[in-house]
Amino acid sequence: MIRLYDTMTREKRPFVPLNRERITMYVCGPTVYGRAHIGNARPAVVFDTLARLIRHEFGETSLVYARNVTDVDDKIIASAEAEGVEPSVITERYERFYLEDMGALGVEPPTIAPHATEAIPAMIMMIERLVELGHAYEAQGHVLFSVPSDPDYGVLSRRDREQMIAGARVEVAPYKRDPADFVLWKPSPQGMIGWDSPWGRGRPGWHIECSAMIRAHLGETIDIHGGGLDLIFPHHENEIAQSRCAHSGMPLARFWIHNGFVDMGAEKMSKSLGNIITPAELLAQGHKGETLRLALLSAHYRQPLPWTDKLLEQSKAKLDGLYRKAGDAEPGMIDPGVVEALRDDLNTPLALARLSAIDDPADLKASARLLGLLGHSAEQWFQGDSDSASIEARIGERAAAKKARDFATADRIRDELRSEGIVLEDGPGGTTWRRE
RNA sequence: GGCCCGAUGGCGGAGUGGUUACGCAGAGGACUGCAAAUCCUUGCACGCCGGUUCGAUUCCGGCUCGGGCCUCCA
Repeated sequence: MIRLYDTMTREKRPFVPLNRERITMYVCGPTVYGRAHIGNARPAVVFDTLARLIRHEFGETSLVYARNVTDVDDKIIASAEAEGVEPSVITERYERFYLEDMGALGVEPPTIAPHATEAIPAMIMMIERLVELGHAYEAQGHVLFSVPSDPDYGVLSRRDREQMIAGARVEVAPYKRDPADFVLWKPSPQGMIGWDSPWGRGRPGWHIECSAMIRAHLGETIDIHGGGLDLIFPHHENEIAQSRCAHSGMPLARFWIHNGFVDMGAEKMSKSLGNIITPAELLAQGHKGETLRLALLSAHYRQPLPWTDKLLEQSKAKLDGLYRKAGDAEPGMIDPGVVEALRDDLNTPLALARLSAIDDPADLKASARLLGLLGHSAEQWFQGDSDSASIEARIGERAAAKKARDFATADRIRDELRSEGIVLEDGPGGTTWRRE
């Protein structure tokens, strides 16, 4: 029995899917206008791990996991204009980078990756329905969702309209009937990306994309909706309003799961604060993707995760130890303690602790794979793409020197290799080596 | 101002009404020509003030500090 913390009810509840042969999970994916940073990688890794757990519990084919790609957006348009290219050039480039970066972190591709630009008819259909039902209205080429038309608006973020208005720090567009109303469709001038619609040529607002894609690919009510904490308001609140109003009050999601932030110093890592670090940079510095994954799983997913060099060192050291123990064993049995930890609201730190207690190399490997770890051979992990022939030749020279008890020469060779990042280990069966 | 979250040893980080995980780093020992790796041993913590309780790090209240959201955001 998996238990998950639901942001809607603010409590941990048993996860019982609507249909255990077709469990549906939707996670807000990237807006592809820039390289993903570590903070963006956290939900990808967290929900990848949740997907692995669900498949372990309910069967390989039980889960339909959708992670969208937002490929129409004002920031994309701005980037495209800045580079003098079509938006698709930007979106294709950064989607490719995203998949590469997440792949390096051991994130498996989701079951489906719906693109906003491919779901425009579904969005138009949903907006039309909302207009018909009086939940949306057209104004100066825009279509806006009428927040006062939804008495339940605010349930997820627990704020009422008074509060929202009191705290509103946005300038209210003159065509809005209510300050809280948000855009479903906005006009696109000639020359800008756009689609024909009943309200003229335009493009969708951000929130409607997810509602329409969920409806089109997964249905009216899904089991799990995930994303970062900062999406609770307004994004997920707006999704809920749109979908519920368009679907006769059917709830959009049965579990709302939100991951905490990756922090730099005391603040969250974010592009607008300019304190980001990307997997691509870390990989280029020689860190391994698996180290980054372990680092991201080292705190519970709802807790903030401080990102430091020390965290990376510790993660690397821990992985070295796990690879040493697992060796080249074929995966055996998954340890029940690891599964039990994950079933408890995806308690990855506890699962990692249980992993350390597994003595059998085969079981360690199988259990680690549930977390997306230890997917390489020990040789790949420790030696990578090194020039092994030359290294082994020098180890041979050192062995000869050792045999002649010429320790000065032997140590010189060892020090030389050491300065190249190669560490030697003399064991009963001879000398082995690894990249530091 | 409103809503929400957090505070655990040198670092990371679970968890629990009563002997407080685990990892990394450190110290000592074994092993080694010396190392590395490994094994053994080991030191180190629950923000502050009240309350409930036989007993609170754990429950309740207040406080302090930190963070997040309040229509760019994972």
